[in-house]
Amino acid sequence: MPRPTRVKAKVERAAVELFAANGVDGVAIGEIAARAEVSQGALYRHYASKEALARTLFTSAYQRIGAELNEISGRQPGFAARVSAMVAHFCALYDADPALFRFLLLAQHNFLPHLGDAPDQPPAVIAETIRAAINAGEVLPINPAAGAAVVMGVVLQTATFHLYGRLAGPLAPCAGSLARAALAAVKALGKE
Amino acid sequence: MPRPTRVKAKVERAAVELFAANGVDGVAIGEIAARAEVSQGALYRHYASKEALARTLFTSAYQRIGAELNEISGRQPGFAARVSAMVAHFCALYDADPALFRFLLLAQHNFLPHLGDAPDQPPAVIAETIRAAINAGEVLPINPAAGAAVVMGVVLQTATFHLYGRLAGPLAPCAGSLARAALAAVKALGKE
Amino acid sequence: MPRPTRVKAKVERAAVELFAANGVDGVAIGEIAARAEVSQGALYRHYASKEALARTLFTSAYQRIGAELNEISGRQPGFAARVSAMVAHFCALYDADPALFRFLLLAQHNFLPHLGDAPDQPPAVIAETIRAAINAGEVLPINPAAGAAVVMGVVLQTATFHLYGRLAGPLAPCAGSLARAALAAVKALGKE
Amino acid sequence: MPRPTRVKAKVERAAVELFAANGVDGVAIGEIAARAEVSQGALYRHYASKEALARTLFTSAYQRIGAELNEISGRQPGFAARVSAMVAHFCALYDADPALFRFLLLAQHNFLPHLGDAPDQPPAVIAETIRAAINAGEVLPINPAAGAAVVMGVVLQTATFHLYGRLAGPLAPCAGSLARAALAAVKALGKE
DNA sequence: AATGAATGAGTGTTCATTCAT
DNA sequence: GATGAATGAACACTCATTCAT
Repeated sequence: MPRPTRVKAKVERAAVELFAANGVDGVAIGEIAARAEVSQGALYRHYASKEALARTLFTSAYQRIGAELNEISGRQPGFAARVSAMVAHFCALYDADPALFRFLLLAQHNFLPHLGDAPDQPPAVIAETIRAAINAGEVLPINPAAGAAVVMGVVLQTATFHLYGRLAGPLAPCAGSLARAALAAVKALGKE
Repeated sequence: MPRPTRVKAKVERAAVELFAANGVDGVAIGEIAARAEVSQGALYRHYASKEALARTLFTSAYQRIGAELNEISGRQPGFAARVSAMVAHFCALYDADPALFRFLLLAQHNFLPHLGDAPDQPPAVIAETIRAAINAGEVLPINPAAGAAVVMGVVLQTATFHLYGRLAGPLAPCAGSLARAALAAVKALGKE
Repeated sequence: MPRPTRVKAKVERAAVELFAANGVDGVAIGEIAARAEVSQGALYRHYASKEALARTLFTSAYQRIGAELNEISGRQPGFAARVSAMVAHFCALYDADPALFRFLLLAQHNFLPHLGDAPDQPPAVIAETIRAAINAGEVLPINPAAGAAVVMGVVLQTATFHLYGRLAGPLAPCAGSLARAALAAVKALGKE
Repeated sequence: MPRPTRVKAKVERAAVELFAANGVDGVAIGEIAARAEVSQGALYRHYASKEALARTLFTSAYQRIGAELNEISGRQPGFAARVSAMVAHFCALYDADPALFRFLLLAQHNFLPHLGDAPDQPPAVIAETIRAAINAGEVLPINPAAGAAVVMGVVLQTATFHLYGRLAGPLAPCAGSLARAALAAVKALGKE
């Protein structure tokens, strides 16, 4: 079935770009169909509703990133290397597809409230990495979720500044400093 | 003008709460009017459109916070104290009005792209604080905007985790650790 | 409030005529609005949905007719007079507003299944009249509902034949024969 | 042609049941195809459109019943026997296939207006029986169509009451009383 | 100045029908 | 002949905005 695949892929690409540019509510289903060169009706063969399309896009990207982080983190020897690799991955993702990144940042407020907790979500993966580091004595005891928040905050807010023009150039070259910043922030959280 | 003020205040409160809960596009003007106990028509005497209402709410809160940060930062002697005070202020704002905070976090993607740069915006205020610290030799030379990003990231992502259930309890007690984390992150940015 | 009344009245007239001519599903909300010289949106101030409009039209006419039959029947001295008066009323209703009659005949299949039993519905009113006649010894003991069915059948099927061209001319002149037929049918039901 | 026949039979059965339950407009072609275990496309090989399917179902059942009534009526010696046999046939049809009966009752309003007059339609068959009885002096002179209306009304409204819960149990046992009622009604029509 | 009914353009969604495979 | 994905027109319904009262 070569067609359906192309349809889904084209729709998803069009939807991510338009959602990123205008927000989920700012995009009409007809615009997505037009950009994907597909009829409106065809879209409903693959997604039950516009909301389901957006949710699927969000959730699958969110969990795919979580899985990638998990795999990347697992490949590294110690906490510093793990954080560095994960931060670098975020930077690479942003550079490769800023539209998807912006979509994830804005759509999180629609979908995170209704998304149950799962171990393959980025925050959980990072928190788990921190938990392991605490157990290994590499990090002082802290709430792993709080640690995950500062790691993600360092990189996501940097991406946000980039999106809205406060920073320029690709993110990958900054991956090293961001990793150091994230690492230092996590370690500082537990002091005193 | 005692009346209009009360009307505006009630409308703004209602709008912030509803926007925070449902997103700007998820709220009908009639719902705001109903919650504010005002007629729909009256609302248009104060705001030209729903979008203007949302933008006004966002922009005024955004710039008010910037001004507060500026004042707070200016009162503190050194860089560490300044960052601590600003982080503590963010925490206090979140605890005092999580709805407003959530509104700002989600509406930034609507309004930041069309908001010019101004020195009274939080990123600019924090960047300016960092610039001063660099000049004073308290921080290694870095891009001040990048430093502002990690400071804001530490606190805003923590607030986001709180909003979506990954962290619990008020933020104020965490202000100290968050400040240390933010400070450490900024200092680490410039290493190497 | 002179306006809303006019709006509702105009909408109801337009809806009955269009529904009678094309069936409920054969009429677009815009056609009703256009014929009523009202905007589509205004229609939704008075009826929650197209289905609610149709149901309201059906139910209110159905129960109004039931109430009229009840009043008319109560005014007559004996069973024969009561049936005659009710049959004559049906004929008068048909002649006065064939569109409403056709609407009721076709829409009954949509709404009767979901309409609870109530004493002010035509079948119940006629059945009650028959029950009283049985108690008074004017009619042999039969199931009152079965009696109501033949009375209504005589007149409604005659109306149906009229609607679809098998009978012509006003129904009122036939009221006498129809009443005799209905009466004879009810009495024959109980024989043997 | 063993296959097409089976396909048509399955489609017709599915369509009658769904149309009876939800009305013609309340059923999607895909639902019929699914229930008949046939593809949507295959359906269009046998019927030009959904409307053509519904019309075919209606018209063929309507005329088949007319033909059956004609045959049944012709076999009986006098008017009373003929009416009794026809009424009994209606009752048997209802008991055998209430879904088809309901479909005919509701779909008549769609299709009778566009169905030309033909001698094999139930009203024409019954009217012809009445005309013969008038000629034989068994019934006073009346409009045969008016007589057919009361005969059909007695039985169809009884079936309608049954469909919507006002009467219970099979109709066949009532065939005798219904026939007496129909006969009495026809005779009474001509009195005075 | 306030009200809230009216407007009407815009939206998501459905579904009868077609047609490439 | 059969399939079911694709089409696209049509629809019910919403809602920001206006304006007569």
